[in-house]
Order: sequence, then structure tokens, then C-alpha cells
Amino acid sequence: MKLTQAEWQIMKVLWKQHPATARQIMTGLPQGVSWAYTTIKTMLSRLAEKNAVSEQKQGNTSLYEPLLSQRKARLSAFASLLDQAFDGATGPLVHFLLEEQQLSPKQKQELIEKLNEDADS
Amino acid sequence: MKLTQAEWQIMKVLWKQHPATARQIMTGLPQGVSWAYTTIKTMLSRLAEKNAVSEQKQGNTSLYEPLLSQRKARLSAFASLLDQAFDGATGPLVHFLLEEQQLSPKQKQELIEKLNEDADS
DNA sequence: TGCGAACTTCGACATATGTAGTAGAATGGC
DNA sequence: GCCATTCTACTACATATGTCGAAGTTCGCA
Repeated sequence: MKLTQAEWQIMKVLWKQHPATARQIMTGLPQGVSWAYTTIKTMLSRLAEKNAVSEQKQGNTSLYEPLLSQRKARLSAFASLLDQAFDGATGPLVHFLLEEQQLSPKQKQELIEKLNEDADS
Repeated sequence: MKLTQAEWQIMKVLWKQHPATARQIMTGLPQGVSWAYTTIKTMLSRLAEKNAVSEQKQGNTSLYEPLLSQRKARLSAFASLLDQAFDGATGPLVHFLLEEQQLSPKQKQELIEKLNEDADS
């Protein structure tokens, strides 16, 4: 399930707080993202079509619930990046992460610890 | 500089072999990607507009050369993913990498070594 | 019960992206 | 010199994405 940028914005709010109404989602969007109410509704409709969210009427108002988990969305986005930019292999990405100083020393430290934990189990 | 999927395909060929003509690029595309010659030309034009490639006529034929490096393209794609799916932080991504078994034991080993090297220097 | 506020559904429109055809110019071999 | 081949430049068109507006429907409350 591939989400567009705008769809990610909506999903992020929903993952944090759900079920939620379109109005609540609007409120939950980050500063700087100020979409019209109907824009949000459009996104929600498209997400519902894709089965990324469910829609349930409560009175005259729809409640939305994520169907696609953040984990799955991340897996998919990650796989896309890997495919597109790193020859589909984690190796080059790891290499990149290290070479490009995308990791702070502290993160490297954490990573080492984590890796060692893993090695133990 | 953000590239679309199709643009990535073209750039990947160009990074491997350049300068190259549209025809050479067509040949260099992976099995399964069989675009019409003019499709490739369109992509190249769009890339030239974006200054991702340079175009230089040699007789009646254009030679293309990447202007955007693979490194920069990767940085940009990586940053986008991070922003969009991992709250803009490498931490959650690293966590994800480990939790989701995106790394083989061997890769983990290599990673540890690499990290230690780094720590040394 | 009658209004205004808040919802919903539809349709619309611009820009981006993927994909290619056509027409005309340049080339190269015979 | 002439023709088939190959390029280029333009145009086109479908689908995807980002962003709403308009018009009708419901709700809650004075």
C-alpha cells in the first residue's frame, strides 16, 4: 500500500488518535499544514477507497479509523526507497547511512548496543 | 532535487555509463523496462529542465551527462522518506531497521565492524 | 420550529507523472 | 544525389495528486 505525501499527513494524525472525525484530523495536523476541511475529506475518501482507513457514520458525522498500520506503511515506503535508490538491497543503504554521517555518534552507540543485544539472543 | 520513479530509472543508467545517448540509455535500462525511444527523450528533457542532466549536441545527436550525483539523489530520497515516514529522525528508522529484520545477521556483523572502525578513528 | 453551524457528497481544476505518436531535419551508405 | 534510418522538437493524452468550492442535508438550540 503506497501512500502519497498528503495521505501520510492524514494517516499520521489518525495513527496518533483514532477513531477521529475529519474535523479532529484537521485540528491534529501539524502547524503549517492548513488544508480546507473539504481537502481533508477528499483525502479521507481516497484513503477509504484504498482501504487504508475505514469510515463509519455516527449520526451525521463520519468516524475514521486506520486500517493500514503505521508499520505496514513504513515497510512499504522503506521498500520503495530501497528499490528505487539503493538497488533494492539493505547493504548499500547501511553503507550510505554510515558514510553520510546520517547517524550521530550517540546513535551509532545505540546501534552498537542494539546489535549486540540482538547477537546475544 | 526530487526525482520521480521513471527519472530514477534513467539516472541510474546514466550514473553507470556517461556520457550517453538516448539510444544507449534505452539499451541500458533493465529488463522489463521497455520504453519507447521518445519516452526516454521526454524524460531526458524533463531532467535537463531540472538541471539533473546536461545535454550536449554531438552532430545531430545529444549526449547526456548527469549533473545530479547519485549521492545527492540518495540524500534527497532518504531525507524525504525520513521526513515523511519516520518523523524526520534517524532514530526511528534505525529502530525500524533492527526490529523489522531488514538486516541479515551478516549485515549486522558488518555494521558492527563498520561502526567500530568509525569509533576508532 | 426555524436558523445557523457543521456535515456530506460531487464535481472541478491545476500541476505532476508516465507514456508515446508525428512531422520534419540530419545522416550515411550506395 | 537520393532514400532509408535515426534524431530532434512538439504535442498529446491518461492517470495521479493536491486543493478546493458549491449545494444540499442534519443537528442542536433559541
